[in-house]
Amino acid sequence: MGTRQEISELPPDADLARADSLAREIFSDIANKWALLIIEFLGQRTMRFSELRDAIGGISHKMLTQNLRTLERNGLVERHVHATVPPRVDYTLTEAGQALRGVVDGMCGWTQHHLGTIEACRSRFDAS
Amino acid sequence: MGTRQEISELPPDADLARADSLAREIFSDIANKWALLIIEFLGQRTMRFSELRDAIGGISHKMLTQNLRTLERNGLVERHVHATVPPRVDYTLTEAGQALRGVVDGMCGWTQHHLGTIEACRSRFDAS
DNA sequence: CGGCATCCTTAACGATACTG
DNA sequence: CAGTATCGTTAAGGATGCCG
Repeated sequence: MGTRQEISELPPDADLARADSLAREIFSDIANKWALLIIEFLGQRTMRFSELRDAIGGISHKMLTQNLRTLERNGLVERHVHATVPPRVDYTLTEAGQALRGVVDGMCGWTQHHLGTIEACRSRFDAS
Repeated sequence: MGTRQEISELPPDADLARADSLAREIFSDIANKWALLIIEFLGQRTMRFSELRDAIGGISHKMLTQNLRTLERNGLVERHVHATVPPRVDYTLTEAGQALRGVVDGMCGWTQHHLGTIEACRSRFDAS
């Protein structure tokens, strides 16, 4: 038989593969424009749906709900519904969301810091 | 006249708006699954096209070239063509790319660290 | 081997309208 | 106000083939 079964305490290949595909799945969920912008803006403070929509700008109603659901499913965002009329829904980052926020801040900072360089690179690239 | 012209040293609204839309554009270029995975794998070492393709896994020929061109245009990746036969093309992260790599590492680390929590959140969410 | 172009399929997205 | 559903459009993405 294969040598791998000898150390039964370690997860078998099947489990490693599953964890890997899960990691990829999660990575795909968060590594997209809208999800990261939501994280970034919600990181500043709790916001209701329409506030967030206006803060981000350029995101459609549908995209916002859709991405918020995905983030909620992954435990990055908490949804609080107030039983008022008109209804009010607040969104907050969870602890995990806040942790990710640090990373997203880094991305935004990187973008700001390299704006000029990138613009120059683009001009050079587009010229040729 | 408007009050804004009085302080001519500061960039006018038009310039701020342009810088903002440029930042958004760049953010969209890098805030996507494939671009970030390329950054992550190229961060480990210089690779040729096919190596990178195999390392990432699940990315099509077309997506890889397309994203590499975008990254090259933004000055994150350098493309080195060797005049050999068969041809060989190496890709390397630039300084700016390496800087971004730190951020992407953070994202990958975050994903690994929260794998369990997220899986639990998903089960709970999907149950309801 | 790597790049580009083409076609085709699918999924993302926006707009609209209706419900609680 | 926020959410869901539907429809139509557009763009992303995969497969193939040909060129350097």
